[in-house]
Amino acid sequence: MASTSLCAANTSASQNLRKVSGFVESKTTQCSFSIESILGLEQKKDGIPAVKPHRPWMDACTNLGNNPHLQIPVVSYENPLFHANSNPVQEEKVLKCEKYFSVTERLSFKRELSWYRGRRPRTAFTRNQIEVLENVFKINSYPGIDMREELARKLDLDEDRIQIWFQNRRAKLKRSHRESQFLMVKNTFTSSLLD
Amino acid sequence: MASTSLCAANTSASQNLRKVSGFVESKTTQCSFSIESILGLEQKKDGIPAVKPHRPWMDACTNLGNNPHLQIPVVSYENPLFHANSNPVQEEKVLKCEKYFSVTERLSFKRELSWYRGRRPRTAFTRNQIEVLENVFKINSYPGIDMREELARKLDLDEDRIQIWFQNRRAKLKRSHRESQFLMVKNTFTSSLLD
DNA sequence: TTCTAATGTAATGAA
DNA sequence: TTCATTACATTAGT
Repeated sequence: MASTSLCAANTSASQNLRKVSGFVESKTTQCSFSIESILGLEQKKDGIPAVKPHRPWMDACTNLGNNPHLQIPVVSYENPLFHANSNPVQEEKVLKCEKYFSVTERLSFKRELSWYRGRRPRTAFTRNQIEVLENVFKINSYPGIDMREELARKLDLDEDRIQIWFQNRRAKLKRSHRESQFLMVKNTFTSSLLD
Repeated sequence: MASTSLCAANTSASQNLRKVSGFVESKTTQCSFSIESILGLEQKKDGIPAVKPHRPWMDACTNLGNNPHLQIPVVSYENPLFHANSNPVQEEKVLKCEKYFSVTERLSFKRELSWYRGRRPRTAFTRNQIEVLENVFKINSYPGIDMREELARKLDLDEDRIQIWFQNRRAKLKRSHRESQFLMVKNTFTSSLLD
């Protein structure tokens, strides 16, 4: 496929575009599968998060805004779903959509959109940073703010990154505990069956 | 495949365990260690990832471990065969193996190897499964747990496989967005050069 | 080779 | 804070 090979050749450039908000293709809704029954089950979440998240790492975009070649392209979302509450003119279309899409679904579309726009670029820790963090974790898996700050200074990272790292690390430890416990229980169970 | 069905059997139990709170790690509440002292013991003595990966489909080993026919062969990684795709130097030896082993044999050998190395055997979705998943994806690319479970039931797949499929499918969609956007930007750029 | 299933983990938001 | 879920980067099977 032509576009594919072009893409492969342009990978590194494409990487640079990663932070640029993508646009969303119009999705055709025809479906031979009887999904209605499945979609009917999805009545879980409600409420729209009204608070704008804090995204300091996106400031760069607003700073270099005057160079047309560096500007983030303004994306037109042809799909009416994506105007959910930003464009009053499209509101009618959105209402029509309710026939076809549940609140949850439209919410998830919106969530997708916001993710396209505003997720923090994934931090890639260096081997040394990981090593230090792991060593600290062995001794104290709940470092207080002072130690986090100190680690941040020494490792040249945001304190926020440190905090998130410890959160994820604790989750990982806990997961592994749960799993070994699960295996233990299961093995006990099965071996008791063999008696 | 045997391992697949076994895994499916374990899924629901694993799901239930997911919500059970694991046991609490011992928290060293106050830390008398300075970072220096912690950093000081940075003599990479361990290097061993203490956390076990999550491999429910490998439970068969622990359960059926006493059946010699089902036991995992203890593989010595010194065997050049086991470096087949990771070590290009050994590639030649592998090619020589063609005289002695049929394609099928080497295939199952490879499968066994990857299984032993701890990676889940790659799931081959049927055409029908893909079709249904694609149809659902068109309407909702973020199916909640209920829909995933229902899909899993209807398609006779693990719920985990469904989730992973949607993750990968979203990544694919996003990638294609990035690529077409890149092309757009590039075209804009080059045509602006022609002015 | 390309495509994509699987993995590990950083990031996010709800509870 | 935990927890579930997500995106993202990467590995590896077909």
